[in-house]
Amino acid sequence: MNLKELSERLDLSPTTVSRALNGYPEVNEATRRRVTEAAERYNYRPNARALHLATGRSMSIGHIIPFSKQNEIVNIVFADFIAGAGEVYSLNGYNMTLSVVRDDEEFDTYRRLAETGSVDGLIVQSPVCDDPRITHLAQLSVPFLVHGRASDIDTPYAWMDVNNTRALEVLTGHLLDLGHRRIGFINGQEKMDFAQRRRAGYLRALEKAGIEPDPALMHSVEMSEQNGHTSASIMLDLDEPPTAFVASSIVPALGIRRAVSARGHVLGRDISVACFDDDISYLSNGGDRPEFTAVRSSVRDAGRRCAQMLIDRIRAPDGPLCHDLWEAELILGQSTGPCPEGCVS
Amino acid sequence: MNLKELSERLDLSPTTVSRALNGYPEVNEATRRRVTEAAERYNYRPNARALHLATGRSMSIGHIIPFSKQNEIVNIVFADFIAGAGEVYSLNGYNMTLSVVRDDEEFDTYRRLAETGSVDGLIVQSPVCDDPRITHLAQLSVPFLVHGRASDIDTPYAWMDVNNTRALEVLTGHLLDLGHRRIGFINGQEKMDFAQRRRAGYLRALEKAGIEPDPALMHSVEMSEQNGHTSASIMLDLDEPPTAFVASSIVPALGIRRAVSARGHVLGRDISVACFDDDISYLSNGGDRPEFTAVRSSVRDAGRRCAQMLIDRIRAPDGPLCHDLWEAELILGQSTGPCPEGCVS
DNA sequence: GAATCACTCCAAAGCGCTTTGAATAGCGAA
DNA sequence: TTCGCTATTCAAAGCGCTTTGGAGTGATTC
Repeated sequence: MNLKELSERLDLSPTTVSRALNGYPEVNEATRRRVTEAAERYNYRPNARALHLATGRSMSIGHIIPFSKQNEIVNIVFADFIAGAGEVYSLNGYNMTLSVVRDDEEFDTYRRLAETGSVDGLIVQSPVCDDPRITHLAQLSVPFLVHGRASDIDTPYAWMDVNNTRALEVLTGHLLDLGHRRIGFINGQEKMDFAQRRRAGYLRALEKAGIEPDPALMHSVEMSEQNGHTSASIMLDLDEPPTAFVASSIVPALGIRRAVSARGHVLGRDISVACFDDDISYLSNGGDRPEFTAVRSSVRDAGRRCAQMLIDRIRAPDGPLCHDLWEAELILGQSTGPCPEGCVS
Repeated sequence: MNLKELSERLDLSPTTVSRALNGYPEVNEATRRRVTEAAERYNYRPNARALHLATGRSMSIGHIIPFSKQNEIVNIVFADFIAGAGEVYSLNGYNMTLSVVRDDEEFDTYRRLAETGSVDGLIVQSPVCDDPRITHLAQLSVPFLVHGRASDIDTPYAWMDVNNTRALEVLTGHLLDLGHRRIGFINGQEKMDFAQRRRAGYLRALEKAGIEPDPALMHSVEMSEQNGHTSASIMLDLDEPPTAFVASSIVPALGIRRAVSARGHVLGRDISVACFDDDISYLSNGGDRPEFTAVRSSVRDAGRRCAQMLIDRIRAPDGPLCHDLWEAELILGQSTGPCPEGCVS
């Protein structure tokens, strides 16, 4: 049942039926009722493809999940971010178009989605420091929003980010306050912008405490349980092992916990672990007595916020570019405690 | 630059340009070259919306992520499943349309996507036992494929599944062979079809060994680290605690590991843990010496397979309904060992 | 020289919707 | 009576592509 057929049954023109269904004022209320009832009865659904062509909008927003052929690790926060964003899209009548592409094809995919008019807007995730996607997209006249930021880019763009530097400074500072002096830092890959900022926060906290950073205590790895375990094991086997760890995510923190337990240490007593907590739903670190001391910022809420900011931008493409910077919240858990007696300090 | 403009610059009809670009034979090779070069030069991209309307296909496939307002846990396997499926879609020129909706709106969303022609096919995930989505979708004449199965449904439908019953039977059997007699089972929510089957496998293994199942050792919870920890803690604090655990996923297994360590037990020596391993990328249980003994079946590969099966079905909608049943592979890890001396057996 | 055929190309009719511009009817005001 | 205005409806022109059904041109055949 399409618009034409429906209008024929009603002895009305397609114009009137279309207007009746879309709530235009220039249609008699009695007629409108007749139309909506018939549409209901015949289960009429406007064809989305035709609608998109006629309106010039696709009512969908593009997300890209890149993966490299070498390591097929999907970013741990994608699922929750997408869940948050998708929720807002649904409420606003948008769909999400998700493309999974090799990382070297990522920009071409953004470009194709924009140039073919497949999407009305794009979300860019996990920017690297001088991210070429951003400068390129800015020339494409498609609304887009960056989750995170890219340092050293002159082009203005809309973004939403967490204050990563401050978060890691707070987290490291907390361990320093507990008396720890050798603090292992297991960061994400430092080509990522957020990892750079977190590193800066870690270093700033050490500097304030007058502690010289030790390269042996700073690892930069892709965030997985395995990598967390591996890095922590290496550090724990040093001649002067750390008494505490800071991790860039709860996932490597799980690996650290494993390495600590395997050596017979008790978390929060012998060794402290603190991490950045994206509040991933199935790895929740909540309740009255959280497992990990952490700086928390919900990536799901970030997804929601990014979606809303992008939709706003699509609706007012010439408005000012918005920015939003969130502060993460320090959560005290069981995984940290004072530096044990006899520690290096 | 649209087709009309391009054809005017070339002094050709839109027809010829369209055919030249789409590889139809009835166009002179010299002309075709002239066209493709011009298309390249002017960066012509056919408008996707117009293309969809004209062809009657949307070249996109619908996935739905449901969530309930109460517990916002995103299914732990969604990210990897989607990553696998998306990869295959990209290779075949399809996009993925992802909708995140409240679980009570899930079927309406499937229906809307199908009836408005927004998608050419649908993937149904996580079926429950007598899943209404399947019977309803079958009446909608849209190709769809179920990841998993739904017992007690007469309507034929295409599916791809892992042999969950067999997998849990093997896993439980392995623990029984090691001498364990009290084996805690931490399953997913038993309204899910896969959980029913896994339960059946667990019970069958016990039955073969002549062991009466103990309800106190069988928990059914949403799969999260927290829930794994909570359930394991309860069981470990029983008067007759289990000497081993079977978990429905590596995520609750992490929680079990935490509960075991917290009590000063050593995994694989004092207490054994085995689990179903979906081979989630950032929780990989691989390498030479896997952490957990597990039955493994890559959910990412399952995503790839489902995508391919659905695409095949879209291309040949009247072909036979395909089914695919995979066997999970037993992986021996460090988390299991013989039942310690003095154990109940 | 007419008929046939392969090879190229094109005009025009969709696809199913929205939207512009105009037509019609009804009604009170001049 | 006529004009102007409002309320309601419609015809037709898009949106930008594909695809059907020719049409024109040489070359080949008889």
